[in-house]
Amino acid sequence: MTAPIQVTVDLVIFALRERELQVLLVRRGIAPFEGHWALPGGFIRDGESLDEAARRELREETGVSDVYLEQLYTFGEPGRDPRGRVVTTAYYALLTGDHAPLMPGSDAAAARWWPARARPQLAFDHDLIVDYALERLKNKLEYTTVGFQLLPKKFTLTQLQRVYETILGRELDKRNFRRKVALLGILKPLDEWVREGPSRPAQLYRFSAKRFEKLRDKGILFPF
Amino acid sequence: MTAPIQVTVDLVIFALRERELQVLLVRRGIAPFEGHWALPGGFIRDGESLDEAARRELREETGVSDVYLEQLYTFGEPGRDPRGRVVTTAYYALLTGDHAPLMPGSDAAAARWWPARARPQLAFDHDLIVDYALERLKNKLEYTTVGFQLLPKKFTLTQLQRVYETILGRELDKRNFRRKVALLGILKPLDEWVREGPSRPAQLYRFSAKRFEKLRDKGILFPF
DNA sequence: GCAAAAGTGTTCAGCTTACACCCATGG
DNA sequence: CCATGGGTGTAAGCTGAACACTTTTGC
Repeated sequence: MTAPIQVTVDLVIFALRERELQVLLVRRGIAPFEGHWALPGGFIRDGESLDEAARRELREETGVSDVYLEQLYTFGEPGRDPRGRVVTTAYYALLTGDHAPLMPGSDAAAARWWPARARPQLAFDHDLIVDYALERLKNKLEYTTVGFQLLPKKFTLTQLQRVYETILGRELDKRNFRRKVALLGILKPLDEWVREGPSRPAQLYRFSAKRFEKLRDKGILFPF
Repeated sequence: MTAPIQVTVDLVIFALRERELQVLLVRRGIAPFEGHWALPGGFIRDGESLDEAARRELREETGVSDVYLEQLYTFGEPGRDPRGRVVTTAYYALLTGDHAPLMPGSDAAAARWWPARARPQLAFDHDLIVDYALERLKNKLEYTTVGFQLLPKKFTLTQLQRVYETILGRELDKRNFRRKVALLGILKPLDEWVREGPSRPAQLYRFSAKRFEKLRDKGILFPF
């Protein structure tokens, strides 16, 4: 009636790289789905919560640990793993900018970044999981500050706008975007400027979490 | 490293009864937490998906099966069940009106409805789960039509407003509420009237799912 | 001086909110 | 005729969307 079930966590690790949303995939070395790309993940260990297991896998795969991580959904179709009954709780993580995304200790052939929407076909039901994560990310962008989790501590307003445009999949009006961000008052302008292209330098800002907490309690949204 | 883990589903079954939001609880007959109230739930069976297990438990507990049911979250803290390692995927269900909520085959001492917010202290981490479900329900009310799932097929506008007021925990303006519902155009007025109290009869309406699908694709929300 | 991205205001339409009275019914 | 809930409109303020030009810089 209740044969043993194995529980894993799988990770959808997102980062904004090369101006697009990318996801970290690993190439499977063994059957089933040998040679296919899949989400990083693994079994829960004794005495480990699901969150802890997810954070451990994240650290093993990327070397980072202090990043945004959220439980996504639990997938438990009986046939999803040909080896037997495996229920997986999927998490998604947001890595910050082009910098952190390195994976020390793993060779480039076994793990690499792929464009989140233009990725190879994945093993198991992992395509379903990534699509689910993309949808969640899109929705969360509108009523939380997850967007800031994809940027380094200091960023320009154009970079912030690009996060929103990339994930929402549509262009936003620069003036409206800036006015709304300014109105929220959750950004602190810094006395620093950077130049990305052959043009006028852009001012750097940083996110003020304290201001945001107050707003969130009042139910203020981010309708970009 | 990976001792066997047991997987259960637990159900937060909501219904609007006696003008308040209630939740179905069962009294535990055995240790641990003997005599305490807890969420209905049970182990996944062979060849059964999580959704199927949840729907089976729901049917076993209430006799109904064709109702709103959604995965909530998966709880997997190592110490959450004193008997061993048990990971549970929680679901919440919305039963429709005061009618369906009967539980044939189970005696009243072992299962009953409680006010969702004024309930006894629950076994395991079930208080956490119910709180989580209440929060989810509140949020979903604002951008989906879950609210309609708590009403019978035919309902009055006052009943609909009461759903929103009960779950949101605040009063709404009758005229504004009605104007907004009318504007959405997702309700079909019927040629039927009912009287609940000693007053003028109220017109019955039914929800038009087709109209709603169109609106949802355009991203129209329910900002009541 | 030119290419490239940064930065900046105003107007209009639509939506949200606040607010009070008459109506139909059964007892 | 009274108690109870059903039903209806308007005005003011706010928010969201559309829209174009000047500035700074390196080459």
